[in-house]
Amino acid sequence: MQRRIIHIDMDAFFAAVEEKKNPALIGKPVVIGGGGNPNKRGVVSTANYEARKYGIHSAMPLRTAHKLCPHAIFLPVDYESYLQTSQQFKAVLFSITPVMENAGIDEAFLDASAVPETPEIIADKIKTGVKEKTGLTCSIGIASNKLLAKIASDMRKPDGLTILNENDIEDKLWPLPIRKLYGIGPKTEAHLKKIEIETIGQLASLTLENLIEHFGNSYGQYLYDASRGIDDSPLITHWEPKSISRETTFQEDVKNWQSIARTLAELAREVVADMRDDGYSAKTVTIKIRFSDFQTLTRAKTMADYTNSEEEIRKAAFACLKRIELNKRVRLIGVRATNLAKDQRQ
DNA sequence: TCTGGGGTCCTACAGCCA
DNA sequence: TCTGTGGCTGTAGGACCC
Repeated sequence: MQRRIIHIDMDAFFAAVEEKKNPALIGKPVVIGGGGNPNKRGVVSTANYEARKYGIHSAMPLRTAHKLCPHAIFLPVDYESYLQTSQQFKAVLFSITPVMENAGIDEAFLDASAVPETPEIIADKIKTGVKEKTGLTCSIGIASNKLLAKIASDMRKPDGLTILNENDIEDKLWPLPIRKLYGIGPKTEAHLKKIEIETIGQLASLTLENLIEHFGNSYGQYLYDASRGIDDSPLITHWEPKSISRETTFQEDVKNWQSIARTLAELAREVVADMRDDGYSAKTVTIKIRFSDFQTLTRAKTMADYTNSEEEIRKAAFACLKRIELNKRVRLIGVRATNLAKDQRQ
């Protein structure tokens, strides 16, 4: 049976929440990221549409954004308030149908196959409800699967609605650049461009054998299906974490072992606090070190038993640290707990 | 000169064991 | 007893997502 999947994406979410908190920001370029200081290390989380006119976009270093638009307003990420607004927005979606997948703080999928109204009426209900509860706008994509619904929601922004049907694949999917396909990042884009594949349609012209040759079995098959708009993946309505981690980038690269050790101990403490808050123990601890030249190493240690003891996690992290030669300045350090088990509690 | 933080999934390889 | 094979687990790294 044909499914009806809806993807909802909040427009410039972090910036929109900030503008709602402080309407004086409306109409001015606003950039949210890091600690809100454009002279320090950090990247752009969200830029509002005014700031985007200057070429500022997500993941851009704050210092670069500052150069592009020195008079932009730079704000720190206020995760708590975005989370609050996110919960209001998700509650509206949940009232349409409980078959909902969270896809980050500012987006979600709904499976509305069993909802009797037309797609247009459902979309209108969502937009009106979200506007009422949060004061914000969202863009909506509707299609027969998650892959197409997500591409659709990106086609008209902000405050858009796009419905993609099976027979729109050739006209609307195939002319798009490959980068618009979920799962194609900068590396795969570069690889495909080298073999003169620039659009999703051109990607769809490659044989399965050809794609597997270039990208391996699993990813080759994925690209073959995705370029044809095929996606049978179900909505994930319940989710358990597979890892809990903390990492930090130093404001300036460090050589001093003591400050690296102090930071590692602090990160281990934070990871344990998060594990305990969420009721998990872990069996494997992995540390990550990134040097000033961006070389990144990981070292892992699996313990005999599951634990949420701060001492044991810290000891495992330090055992990993011992195995790395610190002969360059360190830019970033991180601690990750994996191999998780839910604690038995009543 | 610049490149965050918190995640997931995949691949390749090595060691162990039946 | 030796050799080969295949599954499983742990480790390391890479690509991608929001």
